[in-house]
Amino acid sequence: MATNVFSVPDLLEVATEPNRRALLRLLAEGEKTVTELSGHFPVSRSAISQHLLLLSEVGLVTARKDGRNRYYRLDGAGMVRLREQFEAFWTTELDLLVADAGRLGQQPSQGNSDDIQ
Amino acid sequence: MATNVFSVPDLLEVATEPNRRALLRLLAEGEKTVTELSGHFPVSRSAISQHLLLLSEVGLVTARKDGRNRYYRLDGAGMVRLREQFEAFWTTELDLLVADAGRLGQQPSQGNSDDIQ
DNA sequence: AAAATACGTTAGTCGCCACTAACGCATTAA
DNA sequence: TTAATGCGTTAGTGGCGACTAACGTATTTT
Repeated sequence: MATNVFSVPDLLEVATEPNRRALLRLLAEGEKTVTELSGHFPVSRSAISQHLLLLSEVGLVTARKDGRNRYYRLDGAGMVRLREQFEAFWTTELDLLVADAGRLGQQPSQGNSDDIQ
Repeated sequence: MATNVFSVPDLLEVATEPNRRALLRLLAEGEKTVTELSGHFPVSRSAISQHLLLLSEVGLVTARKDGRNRYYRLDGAGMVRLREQFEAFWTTELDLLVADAGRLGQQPSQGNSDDIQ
């Protein structure tokens, strides 16, 4: 990977993995325990726990301990940073490109047609 | 990965890898050859070629052959689908959550503070 | 109290993904 | 034409990431 030791964690990469993406959406409803969350997935509690650990390492979620449960919830600040990273990727050029494609249902730039594959 | 054989390719996952993300942004400027593109990266031409192949498999780019060059460019329709996948993830709840965090610089829901780790 | 149950994390495995190395092919140079 | 150069892709490898299995700990039950 390109996530080197001392580089800023790539929130987009972390957040994009399908299970983690689903976790974030579930946590948008409010804080939940590992077991509650893992009920929504085909994989084990352990797998979910590790996804949550990773999400917490990059600051997208935080945890609160209560009895023998661990309640996870979104970290607003981290989610803002995630949004910013996405906006930084989706620049004006890409917006224009998508807008064009939406209007024309076609390639944006020069309409060459001798494509291969 | 979770990209199984007969499932719809996960555009977000494919597009999020840092090198591929950069490739898409470079291609937003217009079509380019593999060698041109790989000049912007520390990795080999081969690596870039494979990233481009993957991007074309999921429909985010297309290729045009000219002489011994291969010109890659963005596929507008695919980029629209990418945008849609992102919007589908970033639902209203997350938007509200981020808005709250932006205003308060804090957690959106109940302000519990006995966090751990 | 001990035993049983439930919660979450750590230990260890396997497969895949990104990468370099080796290659085929096209074009140019001699 | 043959050799040399440049383009892009395939072959093969290493490491990391997602997963299950085993574990430690906390709580309940008897």
